Amino acid sequence: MNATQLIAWFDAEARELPWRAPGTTPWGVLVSEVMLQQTPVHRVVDVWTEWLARWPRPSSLAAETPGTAVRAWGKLGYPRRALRLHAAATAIAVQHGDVVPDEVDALLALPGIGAYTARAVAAFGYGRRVPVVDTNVRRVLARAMHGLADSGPPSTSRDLSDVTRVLPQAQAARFSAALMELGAVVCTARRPRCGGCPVASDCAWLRAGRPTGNVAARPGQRYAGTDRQVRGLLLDVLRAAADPVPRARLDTVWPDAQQRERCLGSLLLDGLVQQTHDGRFALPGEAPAAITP
DNA sequence: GATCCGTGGTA
DNA sequence: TTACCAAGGAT
Repeated sequence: MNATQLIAWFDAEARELPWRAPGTTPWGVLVSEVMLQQTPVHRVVDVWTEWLARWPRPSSLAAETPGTAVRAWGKLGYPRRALRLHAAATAIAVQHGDVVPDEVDALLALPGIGAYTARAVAAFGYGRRVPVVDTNVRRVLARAMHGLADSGPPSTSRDLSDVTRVLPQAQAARFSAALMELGAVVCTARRPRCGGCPVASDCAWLRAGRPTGNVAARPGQRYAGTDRQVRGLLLDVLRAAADPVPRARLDTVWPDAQQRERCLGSLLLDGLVQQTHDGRFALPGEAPAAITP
């Protein structure tokens, strides 16, 4: 893995994403990384821009209700991320003087910040030399280092060890960003564009003739009819509503009453939904005082 | 380690 | 059209 070559390619070819602009704060980086968890870049751009304009510091988000964060999250998906980001903002404001921590361990202690995001914030927000491992990095290294078509199951310790082996002393954070970019736009899962790859001459997989991986074994994530879909439908009603909605309104989104109740119950347990005193439902913190009949 | 947690673009 | 899957985290 030729770090100089890869970084030069990144300098010339990197996409201009708003959170990569000069002057982006560590808070901006943190927000972008949480939004990008399992979510394509093109869907994040507008929401991130809106969030950073509206809440330029952790304390400005912390001043809002959790429900406001969930509403502003829109349809990015996995709305628990919005709740946890709000909680992380609160923790940063209260416990860290409104300054995003620059150490991995402190970042890991924040809600919604795991092994990837903690290192991404330390690296991209603060320029720290820490290994950053996401799905792109794992795939690129599986091919370039190990000659395999795809990465095996994730193993935090082994993956970190692999990345540490190739991480340069200088410009480590930029190297990691370049590695991720390479996986996102060149060394993709479906149809890798090896013709345009800046490190093709170093690639074990290319050298081996691009062998195919194990075709079998993939559970496949279905969506239609799952609790995730039903939870999404329920929450969509609450996001769109200016006021708490009666249960009857929620009953219209899905025919299976038992599944509906289970999903509503899980949303309440997750703190994504709150019930008012008069029995209606709203996003958390947005339910006004009970209106007595 | 396996499972659950949204959403929508793409081949 | 169906199936895959995109900068993960928590349990």
